[in-house]
Amino acid sequence: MFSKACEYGIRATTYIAMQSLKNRRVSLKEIAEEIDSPAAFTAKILQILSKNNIVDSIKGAYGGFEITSTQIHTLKLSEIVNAIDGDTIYAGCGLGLKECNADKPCPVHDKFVDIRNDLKQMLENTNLYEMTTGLEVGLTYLKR
Amino acid sequence: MFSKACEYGIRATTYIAMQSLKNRRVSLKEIAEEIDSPAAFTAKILQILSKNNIVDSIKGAYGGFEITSTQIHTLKLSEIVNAIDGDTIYAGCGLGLKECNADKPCPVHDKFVDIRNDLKQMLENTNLYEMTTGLEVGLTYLKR
DNA sequence: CTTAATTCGGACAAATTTGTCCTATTAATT
DNA sequence: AATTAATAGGACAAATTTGTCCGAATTAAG
Repeated sequence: MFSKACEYGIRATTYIAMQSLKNRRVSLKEIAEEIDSPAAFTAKILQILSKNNIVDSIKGAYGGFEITSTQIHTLKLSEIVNAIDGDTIYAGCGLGLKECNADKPCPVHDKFVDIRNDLKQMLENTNLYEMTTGLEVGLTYLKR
Repeated sequence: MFSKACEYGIRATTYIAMQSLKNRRVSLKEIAEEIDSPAAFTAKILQILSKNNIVDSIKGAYGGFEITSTQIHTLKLSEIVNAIDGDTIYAGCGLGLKECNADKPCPVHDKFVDIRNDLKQMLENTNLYEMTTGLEVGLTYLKR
């Protein structure tokens, strides 16, 4: 569904958000350990997220990554996905046609529209804060 | 959502089905032209589909691909997808965790379960015949 | 029997995604 | 100012997916 990069990106962002809520800035090393992802690859993804103003990065000693409280409450899952994978998951044709729309649809166009709209709604209705709530109390997990 | 191989596979199967309904056996060359896909790559995918008894292949001169009328009416889209991409689209965790279930869920597990169930239902409730009906009359398309 | 048309299957090639490594840059501490 | 801990970014490497090529096998027709 999502690329590996996107999966790591969502998990990393969620972990950073959880720690930011406790006013803890976290390092790449810690993030990679806590979400069980390859560190150098995760660094690349965090660069993308940083450039898209999804996470804040602070260079130098005692630097790391953090997310403002405002962002945690307003950022939607869709924005993270979009920054990394783009909008193919919403926009693209299920059968890979370049031009597929209500006017010239592929044989499963209508059925895919429904599914993708549901997915889109879900991603747009899910915010970061919501994703952190279960983590702290051990109801949800970011690795294994 | 699906791999390129799967997209070509679905389009190829749908085209073969439409022609089989008119008792026309079709060659790889024709299929690739009509669904606008790379021929040699499509051949590999048709081999997979043939081994999974989704299409029938006939070797030699005047050979080609066809699908029995019974199969056209009973084959579900899910079976085509499963033969090529496996069940990751149903089974896998949205965030890439190996163990993600109701007991130890990722932060978006419940929301993904709903989406994936809808997708699964859709793929299982769509049969090949249904996918061919619009094609013949120019209501739906398999290329561009 | 020969020829032509076709799928099958293996090896290879290109493109993309995933992942690593190293140096440069930045900033806090001493 | 020097040291140290961290991110940034470029180059490279590995793995996977996508795509190509060619000879072998098969089968119908002449």
